[in-house]
Amino acid sequence: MSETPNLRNALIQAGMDLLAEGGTAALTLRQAALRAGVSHAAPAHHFNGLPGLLTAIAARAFQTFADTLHTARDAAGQDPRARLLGTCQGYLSFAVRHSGLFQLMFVSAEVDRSDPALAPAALQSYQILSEACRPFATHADERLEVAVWSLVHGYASLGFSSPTPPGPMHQAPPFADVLDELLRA
Amino acid sequence: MSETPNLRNALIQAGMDLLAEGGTAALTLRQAALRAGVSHAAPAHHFNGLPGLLTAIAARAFQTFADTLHTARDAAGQDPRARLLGTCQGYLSFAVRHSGLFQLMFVSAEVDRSDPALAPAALQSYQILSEACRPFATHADERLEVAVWSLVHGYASLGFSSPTPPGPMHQAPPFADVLDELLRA
DNA sequence: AGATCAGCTTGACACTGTCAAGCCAGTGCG
DNA sequence: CGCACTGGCTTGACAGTGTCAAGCTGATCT
Repeated sequence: MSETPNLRNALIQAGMDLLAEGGTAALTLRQAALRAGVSHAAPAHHFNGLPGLLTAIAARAFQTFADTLHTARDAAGQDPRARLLGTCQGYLSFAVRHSGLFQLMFVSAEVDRSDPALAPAALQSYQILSEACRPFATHADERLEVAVWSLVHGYASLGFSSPTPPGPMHQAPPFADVLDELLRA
Repeated sequence: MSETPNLRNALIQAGMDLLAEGGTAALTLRQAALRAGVSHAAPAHHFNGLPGLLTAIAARAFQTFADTLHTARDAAGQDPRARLLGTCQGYLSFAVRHSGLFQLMFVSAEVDRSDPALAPAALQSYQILSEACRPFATHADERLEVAVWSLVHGYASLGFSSPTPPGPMHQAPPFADVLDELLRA
């Protein structure tokens, strides 16, 4: 009767749905099992406990993150500056549209960062951003990549890209202007 | 017999200890109550549930965060560039030495960001950083402050300041070099 | 046909936050 | 003085969570 030959994928999808709907607190092994139509202990046969499910979700999230960066960059045209800005705006777009996944990928202490499934997609994302930075590098080392990466990640994490920025910021300057501060040369 | 006239403070301190020792997962209402020597339901009379305790801890953390920025800036001498770099390194030092508090302050969805006790210290921290940026501002708006803030926050959040940086980075360039990318002008 | 076994279920346990009820000392009022 | 009251805490219960042990089941292999 079941249309899901692969319960593992169904659980990952259910977990991502829960995360998108109710945030981190709503992402629960038992709820994911309930959504997938199996008993509460079934996930243990596919993941190493709750951290295992979170890690699997983070791995898939890194994949769609890399895809987002890729398409955003290619949609920005040929100009190097436009490509870099486009990549960053893909970064920000992902952070605001999938804030739960974003938090899981970069913050959550419950995902196993040593899992071999996590590295490839994360490295792919890094390479897209790194490549977009290359035309602007003036030093041999990676300081500009790290600067751009930190800048866009911090801008996203501090919530400047959300409609109502937090704290003392009535209206945050758009990221394009902030990036210009770094790129003026 | 008790030396703590104020159970509320004792619970906050116990919570901060738990957070420092075992991370976010170890910070529990019942454990904090146990450490403070009271019953498991006592905290409910001083905080609005677990979010209330987390918010109170975050408020105190923002205060020591502002102190850290303040002393780091004053220890850096008079040169504007040294003062800004010192402030940022205070930022990074706090993030690595109090990673649990750092995460609570900026990430956790369980703290009530609308709590009036949170704004003052957070605003004070922002003003210290903002003031250190002022000598370098070339635009009327806050784009440089936001750039520096995003840069240092992202650098901290991505773990570049930890002894073993994550992901594809064998050895991250020191923050001073990264900041120079932003300040060359 | 019979054994094997991965995949799932059932049931239990400790732990969590939260609520309701009660206890108890200190305070203010009649 | 006596008494009601109230804030601070305890006790006990409940639902929900992750995790483990045991058992069932149906397909596969020999």
